[in-house]
Amino acid sequence: MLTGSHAINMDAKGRMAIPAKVRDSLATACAGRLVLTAHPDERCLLVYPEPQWDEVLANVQSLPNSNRAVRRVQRLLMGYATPVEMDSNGRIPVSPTLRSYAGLDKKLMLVGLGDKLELWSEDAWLALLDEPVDDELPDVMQSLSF
Amino acid sequence: MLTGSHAINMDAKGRMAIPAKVRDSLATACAGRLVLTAHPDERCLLVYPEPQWDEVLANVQSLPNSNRAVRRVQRLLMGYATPVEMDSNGRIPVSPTLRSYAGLDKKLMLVGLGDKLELWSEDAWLALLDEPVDDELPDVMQSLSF
DNA sequence: AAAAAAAACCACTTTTATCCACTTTTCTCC
DNA sequence: GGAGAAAAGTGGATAAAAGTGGTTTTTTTT
Repeated sequence: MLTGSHAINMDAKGRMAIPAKVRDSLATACAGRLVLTAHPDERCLLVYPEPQWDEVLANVQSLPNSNRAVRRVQRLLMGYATPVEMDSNGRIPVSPTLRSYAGLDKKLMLVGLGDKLELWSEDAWLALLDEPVDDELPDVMQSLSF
Repeated sequence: MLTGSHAINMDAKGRMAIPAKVRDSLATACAGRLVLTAHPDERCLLVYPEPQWDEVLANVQSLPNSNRAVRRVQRLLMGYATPVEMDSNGRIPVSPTLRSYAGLDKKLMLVGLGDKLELWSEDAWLALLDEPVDDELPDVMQSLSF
């Protein structure tokens, strides 16, 4: 289970170190084999263990691409998908294209979301936290207590 | 049953000592295994005994994440969830990201709320006490006497 | 074939975890 | 109510792990 948020720095070569705790979870989930791609709804990246990505990919590919919104999602998810592997120090490279999409520079936030992770620029993440929520809540959530 | 509020100091390394009385309750509730996470509606932290957290997690994970408000709650609850264990002196470490979210520095308030605890910076807690409540009360609460 | 880019490797610095010792508070018994 | 003892809380030291930066080698491209 991938949870927790981690502040990370990206170095000048575009490498970022996966925090040791996350690394441990990933070792069991996918032997360190990851896929990075673009989040279709937000300017952040998605980090999938390879098996989870394979499922997502299968679903996305099977969508009817006569629909414009579908084509957009396919372009982003499939078009940005990049397999990566960790080096001997537990770091992965983030390509310039991906960095550009999510506006990543030095300071990053890596956020565990159960079966996957999201990678944000720190600025974008902090902005998200302060953002007011004006969407109507689904019924299932009205009754949620935590 | 977790009740009562406790003023606590966090040391320079980000460790905080769980008060002995709370520690006793937690020992029976979860053998000292806790999960810290962000409160989605307030800038404070939630402290769950692990079994209670598992229930919340199951509910949150099953929400439909096509909704923006749902994604936000998932990002906060799951994204900040961090399992911690007490050291030999009954202290737990609070990670920099969690401290930052709740604005925790030295002086903290730990508040028992039945099945879980809330952790506030003392300043934020005192501000909350002075805050006027202008929300309309849900029906179930209209009839509550105390 | 040369240059540039990417990957692998190596060494150092910083952080984190664990353990131990001391101080302060609280309870108990006189 | 006070003294002593025990428990709780606090601070610090040390060892291990994690993170960071740089260098070299390999591959790819022009």
